[in-house]
Amino acid sequence: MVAMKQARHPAPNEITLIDVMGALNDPIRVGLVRVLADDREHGWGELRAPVAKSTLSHHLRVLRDAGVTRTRQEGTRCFVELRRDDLDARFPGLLNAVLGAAHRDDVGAHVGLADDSPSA
Amino acid sequence: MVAMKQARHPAPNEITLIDVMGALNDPIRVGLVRVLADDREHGWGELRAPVAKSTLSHHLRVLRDAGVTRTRQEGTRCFVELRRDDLDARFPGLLNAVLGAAHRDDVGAHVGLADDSPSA
DNA sequence: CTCAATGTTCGATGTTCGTGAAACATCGAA
DNA sequence: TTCGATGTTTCACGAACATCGAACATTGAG
Repeated sequence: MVAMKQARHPAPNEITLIDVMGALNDPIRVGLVRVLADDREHGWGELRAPVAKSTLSHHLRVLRDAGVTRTRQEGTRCFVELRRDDLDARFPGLLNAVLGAAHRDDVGAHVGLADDSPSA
Repeated sequence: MVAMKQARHPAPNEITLIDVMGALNDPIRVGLVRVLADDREHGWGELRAPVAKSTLSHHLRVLRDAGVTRTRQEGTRCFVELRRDDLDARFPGLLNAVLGAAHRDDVGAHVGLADDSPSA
């Protein structure tokens, strides 16, 4: 369902290092984080990843459960954004270090935004 | 064998972000990294972790294969140390961010050094 | 109401991972 | 050489994970 009762996001202090490391231990999820690094909210539909719909849904769920992203529903559509502030507050420097490293190695390069995306 | 022909460590530029994230995606391995964060070489024997010998050997292998640590053999004993310089050069800030986060949450607290360790 | 769009959840499948016991290899000492 | 200490490797097993297709639920439009 596009609208579960309410996806539960971990509180800032419930975010654990191991969970974050686990969430960022997959090229596709790192790619998603890179896309979200513009600190803007993006709709599912804009996201382009070389996996099935259900798999993408799964990855987005892992990121959300780990506290890396926040999900919002509007009607039948969902939007994601990076929880940069919460992550920075809890693990200073971690997100930037990962983003920098991911950029250098071009991790998750196959993940991106649709051509007609408002951010493209 | 205490002395394999020569453990192959990845070259600095062969270290990948995903491998490092994967290596640091386990409390015991994070604990080991914390112990090694004093930038000194430690013998296997000093290491205390709540796992079997073979499991510890496995974890140290994962860390080595990921390029996080370096292993050296002297006679029948092995020594490990953090590859801090290589990691910092390749992924600036990542190691420090992880160490800081691990310290805050006390990740890998059950890993330590023997009481009679020269560093204890 | 009926349809189409958008995600989620549910198997099912194959892979990777953490773990320990046991067997093995190497080195140093007696 | 025989023994003990120190690690490594192999094997087996259960758990966790990535992936996909199909069925399902919810919402918005016609």
